[in-house]
Amino acid sequence: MPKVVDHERYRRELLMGCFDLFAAQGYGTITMRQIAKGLGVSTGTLYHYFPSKESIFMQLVQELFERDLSTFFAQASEALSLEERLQAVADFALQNAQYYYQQMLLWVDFVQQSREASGDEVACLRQVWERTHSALADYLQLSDPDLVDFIVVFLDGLFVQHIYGRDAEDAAWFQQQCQLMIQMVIHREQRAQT
Amino acid sequence: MPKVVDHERYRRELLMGCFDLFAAQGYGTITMRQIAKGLGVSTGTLYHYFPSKESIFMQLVQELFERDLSTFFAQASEALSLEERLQAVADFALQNAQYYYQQMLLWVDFVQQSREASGDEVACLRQVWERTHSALADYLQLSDPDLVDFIVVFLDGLFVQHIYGRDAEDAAWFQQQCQLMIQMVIHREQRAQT
Amino acid sequence: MPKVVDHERYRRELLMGCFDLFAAQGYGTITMRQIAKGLGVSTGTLYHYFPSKESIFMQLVQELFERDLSTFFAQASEALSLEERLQAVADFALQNAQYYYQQMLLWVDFVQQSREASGDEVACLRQVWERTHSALADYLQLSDPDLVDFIVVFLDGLFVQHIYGRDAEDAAWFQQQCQLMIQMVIHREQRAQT
Amino acid sequence: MPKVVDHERYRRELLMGCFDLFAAQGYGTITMRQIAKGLGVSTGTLYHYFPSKESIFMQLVQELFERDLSTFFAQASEALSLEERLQAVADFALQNAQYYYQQMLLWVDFVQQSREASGDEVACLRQVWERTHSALADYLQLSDPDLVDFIVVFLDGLFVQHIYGRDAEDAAWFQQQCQLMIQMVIHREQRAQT
DNA sequence: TATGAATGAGTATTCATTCAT
DNA sequence: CATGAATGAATACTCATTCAT
Repeated sequence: MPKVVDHERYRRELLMGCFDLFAAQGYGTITMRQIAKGLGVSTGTLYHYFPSKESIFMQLVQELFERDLSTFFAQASEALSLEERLQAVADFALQNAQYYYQQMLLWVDFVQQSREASGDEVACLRQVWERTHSALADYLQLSDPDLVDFIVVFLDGLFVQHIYGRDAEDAAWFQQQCQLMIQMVIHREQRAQT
Repeated sequence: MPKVVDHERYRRELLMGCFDLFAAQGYGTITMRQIAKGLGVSTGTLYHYFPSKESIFMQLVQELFERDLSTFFAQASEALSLEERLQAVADFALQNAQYYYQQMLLWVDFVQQSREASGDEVACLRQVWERTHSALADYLQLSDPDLVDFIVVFLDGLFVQHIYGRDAEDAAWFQQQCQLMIQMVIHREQRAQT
Repeated sequence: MPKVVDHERYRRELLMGCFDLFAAQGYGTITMRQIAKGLGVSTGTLYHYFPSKESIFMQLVQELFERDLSTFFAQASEALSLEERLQAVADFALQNAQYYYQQMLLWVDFVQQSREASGDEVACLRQVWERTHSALADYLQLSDPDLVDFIVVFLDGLFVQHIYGRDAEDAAWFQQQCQLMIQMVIHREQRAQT
Repeated sequence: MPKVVDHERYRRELLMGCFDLFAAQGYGTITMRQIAKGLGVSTGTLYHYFPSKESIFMQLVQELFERDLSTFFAQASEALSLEERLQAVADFALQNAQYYYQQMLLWVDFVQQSREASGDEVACLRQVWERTHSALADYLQLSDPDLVDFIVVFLDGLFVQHIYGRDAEDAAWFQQQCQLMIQMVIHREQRAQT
């Protein structure tokens, strides 16, 4: 029994160590050898804990989502106005912009590489999307669920700008866009409630 | 007298033939052999017309952008209200949704694969982004340039939803999201003008 | 516990196995697949032990030089007259004529193929040249270092005759030329000492 | 008939233009396209005048030999002492050192690349060797034919030093070695005549 | 549990040569 | 005569995965 715990604990440790490696290289271009080296283990060990590269990535997606959700709710207080709650979401996104646009690119990369695979890959990402929608809906308390989707779409659109070379240095632009979104959502919500 | 082939014309023909191939396989996973076979030529011939896989892609990006721009302006009339113009943009995006989300995925894939290359790759995509912004600004005649960016960000966000398995079948959802965006932009613009 | 293989020992074994393969085909024309097949391993294994074709060759040059030096000193006794020592050098060269002209051709081939590379290639061969000069100077105890260079130049000239089709069958001619060289060097040395 | 003369004239012109190209790139690494481009013609034209890369090289070897022989005899006067004649040979070699070591490397390269070919390649080079020996014997008027061989071997040895990075800048060293050779040959010849 | 040696099909790209025009 | 488009087998090198120890 204790052995099992250790195994599980170590597996998670390795898993979390993978994000930076994937982020630095991309899902498609990093090799299992590079991952193993980056983690300080042999390829054999890596395969002892994970059945494949794909599997590492899918487990990582889940694990990170759980962690991010906790982090967000830990820092976001609930007793606020809608505007403040929207601002909290935007701030969280902007604080972790670098991280999230790496994640977005990684996900697209992963989908492209897994093209002819079983479909589990898409299911895995879709599930995260839906849980995000649902968590966000709970937190924001908007009357229109489409508005929640709209926010998620907007944030995805924001992160993907990284491919045009927009990075952490364009913070002001990101801020500006977020303000636009917030004001639009608020106006929309007000209209819906009258 | 050389073998009679209009080099430039044939190059373009091959180039356009590449899009479906890239779209079907992804930039990273398709091989030059597959491209050549798909075009019905030998790898040697492919390299006679293009110096590298990367070059094919970058030329394709430019070429498609020119074509799409012409297509859009050919079908969009200008003597309309803001709402109608926004609707025209949304309609164009939705009509070509399948095409554009393939394009978006392809671009991310390309950026991920070219990670440690010269930066020309990002420059190439960035240029298209800026020309898109500029064309859209001219067409929509919005008073706030940030609003144009917002629209582009939103559309990018929309196309990238493909990674969660949203495809042509979710047309209604895409419509809904576009309506939201249009109404928000209109309200925003009205406020700016008073 | 890893698979039990003495990495270093096996690397050397493979390395020495390469000489005959290179000699039989030339550096430029032999392929990594042919080398691997000739050694009885896969290309993957070959690359597990050596980073590149160039690296195999450069390591081989060093390794062979060490071996040849030991072999020579093992068979050459030192308590002799100058003539006997010169004869020992000539005998060694002639006994291994086949081997040395293969080596000379291989070296030229290698330099030609590496033309626009880093210069490490030439440095590698140059180093062997200088260590040869130095070992020969120690052994022969000639008063004029230029005379040592002269001998090395002559031997290089001799080995390169292979390109005109002179091979092991022309042993008498090689002998004759060596005798000439020996007599000339002796006369020269005698003159220098008076 | 005049057409034939033009054809032949043009062929030679192209041929002579090839040396620098081969010298700059090596026989094995230069491509037919590069040769064609360097000559300012198309590959088709190149193949119109020469059946193959190998053929270009073999024709070039012959042509250059004829030219070099004429050049040498044009500049070397005959009514001199043995020492002066030897000096004339050495001067010629040293003046054209760059050219000759490129040639030597090219020949070796050629032999290595043509390994499994018909043997005509070696025959072609061997023939040049013999004609060189014969021309040199005539000019120098040495009593011992082996001494002529010795000189040619020495010069070949000298030129091949290029692979160790010795180039035009080591002129003094080349001079020194030539002086050694000259003195040795003279002494040898004097002894033979008494 | 952990290692790293071994595999071999697969990658982008090259090149001597041919041949229709 | 001259062109350059076309070929496709061949090149060095890579990589996810397996498995003996």
